[in-house]
Amino acid sequence: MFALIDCNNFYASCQRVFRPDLNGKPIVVLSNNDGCVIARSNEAKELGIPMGAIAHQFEKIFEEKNVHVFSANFALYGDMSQRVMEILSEYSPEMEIYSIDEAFLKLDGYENIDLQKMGEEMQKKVTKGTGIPISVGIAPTKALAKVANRIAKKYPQKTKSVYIIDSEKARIKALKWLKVEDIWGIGRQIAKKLQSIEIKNAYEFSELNDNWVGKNLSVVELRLKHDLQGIPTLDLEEAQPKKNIATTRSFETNYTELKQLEERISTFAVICAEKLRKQKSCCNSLMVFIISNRFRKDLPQYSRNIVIKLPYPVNSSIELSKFAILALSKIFKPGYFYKKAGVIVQDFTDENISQLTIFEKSDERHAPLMAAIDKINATFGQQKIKIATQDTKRVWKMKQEKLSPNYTTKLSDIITINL
DNA sequence: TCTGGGGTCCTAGGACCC
DNA sequence: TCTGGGGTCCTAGGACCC
Repeated sequence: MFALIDCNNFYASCQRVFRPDLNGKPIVVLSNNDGCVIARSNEAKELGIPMGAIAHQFEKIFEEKNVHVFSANFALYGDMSQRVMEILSEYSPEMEIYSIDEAFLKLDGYENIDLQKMGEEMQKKVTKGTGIPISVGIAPTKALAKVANRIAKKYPQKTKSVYIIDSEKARIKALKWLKVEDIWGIGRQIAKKLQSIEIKNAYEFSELNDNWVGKNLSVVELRLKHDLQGIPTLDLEEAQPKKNIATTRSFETNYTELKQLEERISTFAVICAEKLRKQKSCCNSLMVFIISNRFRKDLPQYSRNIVIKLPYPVNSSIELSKFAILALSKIFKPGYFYKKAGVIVQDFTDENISQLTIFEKSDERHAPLMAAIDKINATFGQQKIKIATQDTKRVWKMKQEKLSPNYTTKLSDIITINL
């Protein structure tokens, strides 16, 4: 059996842990730049605030209904996630952390265990240890565990937030309940295709002919179909080093000058280089893109990206920044209002593999320098040491007007308890 | 004025090989 | 009039996820 554990309204719940006065009250969490809603508490959902709601359009509702608004605080969410995962890992040696707020557990040899009880215990332990509420779905395959989890989340009272699919009858009932567009792995496009041939729920999808699915959809959907039939097809996946690393941001205002973009691109490249060093990779190729403000229909639009092959594997911030700025210079055009840019590194090699490049090599002095910078930044805070193409005066990165304290990762932000 | 960010996998088609 | 067959590798774009 597989269990899928999913934190309820994770970002909103993280905020609430340290603000118990907000229990039962509507909370929303905004994206970077306080742009749109990316998480909602149940109370906020009930007010009809949709996912992705544009913040400024909902300002009035936030005020009228006393919605508590938070800027995204990913340092807090990342740390809370680790705490949740650590508790969950006690329940099985085989765990896949699927996302910041979800994990699959493989339950082999649990035949004589009362899974309902175990799920409820899991929940108590996570709530006691972190304050985060979770839902648990248990079933013979990953895709079915996803379905079970959805039922647990939808009917918390009836299921005590734990739902188990352990019989053919339960499987069919669950699949008939699940709309085709809500199946894990079926997105908008494929849902449309399926609806056009009168497939309305997950059960009807699971009963489709294998050939038809393989031919008209793809092997991805075919695997999913088998998994939903109860034939274990998707297994736990081991954590792999990343194959791409991206750092992209919208700007708080429109940029028009090359200099401004150079500073941003340089900073993005530095962050990519840090992430590369963290997983001990070098990149051999890099992409830079710039996009004008596509929401301003009244302004001329321009967007372009460029991929450049690097002459040797790179994970030095200085070198990556240099190449990224070079790439930018090839695509920048004056006269446009730029709103977003990014750096994506790809085509990785292990940093320890010595290269066969004879003519060009990374500057050997950079590795110890980068190690020193990483150490200093780890001790004294992110971006304490910058390179000169970054804006050394810039301390803020974006609009974050409602940022909560970093309760768990910053000594000065730890809460005080008055006894 | 104001609209997020970071990933993975698969497929089709082109270039190239014998 | 008539123009093979079978591969591999790479990439861009599309689909999906959170």
